[in-house]
Amino acid sequence: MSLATDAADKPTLYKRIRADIERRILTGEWPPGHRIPFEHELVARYGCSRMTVNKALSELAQADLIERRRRAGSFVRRPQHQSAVLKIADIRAEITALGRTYGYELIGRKLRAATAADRERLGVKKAGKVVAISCRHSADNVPFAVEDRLIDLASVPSAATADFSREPPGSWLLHHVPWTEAEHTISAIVADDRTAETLDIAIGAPCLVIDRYTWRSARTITAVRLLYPGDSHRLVARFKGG
Amino acid sequence: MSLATDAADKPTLYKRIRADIERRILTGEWPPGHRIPFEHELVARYGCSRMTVNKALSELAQADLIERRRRAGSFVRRPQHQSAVLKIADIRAEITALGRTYGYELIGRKLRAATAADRERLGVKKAGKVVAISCRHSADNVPFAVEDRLIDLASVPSAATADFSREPPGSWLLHHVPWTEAEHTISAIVADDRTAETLDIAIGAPCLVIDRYTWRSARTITAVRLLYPGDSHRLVARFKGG
DNA sequence: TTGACTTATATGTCTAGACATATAATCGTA
DNA sequence: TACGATTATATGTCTAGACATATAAGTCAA
Repeated sequence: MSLATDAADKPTLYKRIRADIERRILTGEWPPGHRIPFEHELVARYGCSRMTVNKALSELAQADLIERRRRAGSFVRRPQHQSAVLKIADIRAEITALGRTYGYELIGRKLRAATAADRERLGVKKAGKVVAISCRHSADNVPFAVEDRLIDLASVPSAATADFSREPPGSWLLHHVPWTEAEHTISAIVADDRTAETLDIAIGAPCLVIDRYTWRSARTITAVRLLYPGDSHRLVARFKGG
Repeated sequence: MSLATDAADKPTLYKRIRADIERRILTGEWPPGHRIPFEHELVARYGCSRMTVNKALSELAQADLIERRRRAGSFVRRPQHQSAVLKIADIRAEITALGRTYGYELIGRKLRAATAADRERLGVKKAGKVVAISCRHSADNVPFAVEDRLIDLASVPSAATADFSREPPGSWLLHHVPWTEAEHTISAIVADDRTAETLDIAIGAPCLVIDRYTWRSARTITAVRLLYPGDSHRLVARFKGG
């Protein structure tokens, strides 16, 4: 026989405390601004030490569900900054995840001294060299996106000799320059004649534009503009809380 | 005189430990997959108790920077799901934050039994009543976005009598239905004649589309479609880490 | 070689205290 | 009444232990 008492497989105490409080907040039983019981009250209620309830409350605070104020207590935070997690996958991963065949084609690659426009786009001041890459991604041989990218060689010297005719620069960078920060700007344009031809859509058709500017520890790495046919591509962002 | 030794205002010990490790990860000194020193090693290095280093490591694990495995140790996580935080503010807040004057205009409001199309859009099966709202937001008297919304009255009965002629439904919902989950879909279209007229742009001009579907504890609340002139609006998403 | 069993070990959780510190509340004074 | 000093208190951090538990690694037999 097993040694199990009827305690069964209940989670650890601090997790139970955390879940209890979280449930009350999420159901609205404790609305924003509500003061959560003091630690010493929870200690009494759950019959445990203060460190245990402290751990539960600290995690809730780290998750921005509550706010802790010395001497005052802990309070349910009000619906904060409305934000969402936007998944922006590597294009190749995105396409293969859909079960479609990924295709890649290098349109152009140029190594040059940074022009004024390049420097502005990358947000760097000093003169230096850059690699400019233009390429196209396709799914099942249908154009999926065109990419227009600039890489700062001062930050990523090895990009000068990388072979981008086989591997897309995005994937290459992902493997060579981890841990970056980025800013995305999403907008819409209509296809000009060149874009229309590359994406095989009509001139004037809507396109979704993602401009991504990537850096690492205040060091510019790359700036990229991705153009997707607007009616065939969807960016999905899921958002929880607040 | 003050009692301060030259220790000055250094942060607490566990925060220093956490920052030390975080720095090594972010600079690449400890690449993905690298094994972080064992807790007992960090205890020796920092001369503190295990609970203190445990707190530092737990927070790093909660932030998804490291992965902890029993008996094996703690490891730097590799660049995970490429995701970004996308700020999607309440439109009124967004406009006033820009220092512009917010304007709102109710175009139409209808209370009706849910049609088949309504039910599909809201993802509900049972018949019920809905409120359909169409309205326009403007900044400095220039059209900023058109909104087309459906509210499920089964979830938000008070929406039946709310006065949406003064307050935008988004703001009203934000104050009456906190803590929701949502899914956003972003795409691009070109303006049809009606949209063009409402937004005061040319027919065929690009528009950014945000479809937002909101629920709470598996209960549908509202589905909304926002149309922005594509060349004047920008969605900015910032992304940090891996 | 493979599978089953044992063992060592790093993390996971918890305790019963301690002192530090920010600050809400109170009290005293101008 | 308004302002400054004092006090009470809830959280913040930390310790030196303890036992639990998952699991990598080693052991041994089929």
